[in-house]
Amino acid sequence: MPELPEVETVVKGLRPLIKDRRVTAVEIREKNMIAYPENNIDEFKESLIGSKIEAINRRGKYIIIELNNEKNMVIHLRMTGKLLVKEVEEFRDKHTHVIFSLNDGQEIRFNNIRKFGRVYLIDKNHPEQAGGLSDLGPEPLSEDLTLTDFKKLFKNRRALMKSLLLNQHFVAGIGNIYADEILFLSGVRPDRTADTLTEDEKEKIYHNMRHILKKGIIYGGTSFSDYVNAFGEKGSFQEELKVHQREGEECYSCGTKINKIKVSGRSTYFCPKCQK
DNA sequence: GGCTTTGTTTTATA
DNA sequence: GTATAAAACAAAGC
Repeated sequence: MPELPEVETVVKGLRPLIKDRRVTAVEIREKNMIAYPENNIDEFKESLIGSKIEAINRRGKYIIIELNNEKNMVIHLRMTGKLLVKEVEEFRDKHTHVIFSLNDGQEIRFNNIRKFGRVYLIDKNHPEQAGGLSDLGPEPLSEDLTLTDFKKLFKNRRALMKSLLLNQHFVAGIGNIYADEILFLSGVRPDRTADTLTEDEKEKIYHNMRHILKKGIIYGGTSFSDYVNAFGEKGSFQEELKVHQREGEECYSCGTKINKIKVSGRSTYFCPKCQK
């Protein structure tokens, strides 16, 4: 599932392929994919067609494509979304729901097996038009987020640690896979409440969060089933996971069998011996 | 055809 | 107002 490292990998792949290209046509096969402007497909198309793509960036799990007009196109992949750049003549599979034609004979395809992904075409100065984009927590990999800043985020927090890491208001971009891995590396049980963490444990979470997200990017993200980058290639971080999706297998550190529980309704994996 | 899946949004509650 | 948990929702695949 696309989390920060996967979205970052998509953005990095997309950037050289589509920057400075112009959009020549937009085909919307599944209207529900367009979340903003609501019920106004014509306005969506009109703002896009003829515009030039100036920049491609990421904020949390959102992809932000800046156009040379007053609009940004914002895309969220949710569970099974893919953004692929293909030549026009290449085979389009049945889950291709929105197609952006470019002036170089290629097209950007928004592909969604489960149709959970969303596209927003918003005013540059109105991020709130793109769902939760406007009130995300800090970027976990930002140079600006120091250990001191991170510790301050714990003020008044008492949620379960797994829930807190998944909360996009706390920090932006962490999902189910990386939350489990960060907590394992930090030796903290996912069902510990945030107000019981020691200063040392907060520091471990800070460093492991940054370490594991960077490592995920280096490996091109985690591909269990659907995730691929802009070229359609899988990542390899699934081979590096220490606890996620390893129920019943032996912990690499102590040999204890990895447990699977539900936290906040999400599948959660941890080592009952290594994590306190 | 019920269950599972995740990320986000909504609703209820302390 | 703020934080949180629970529920709802999206829809396909098995």
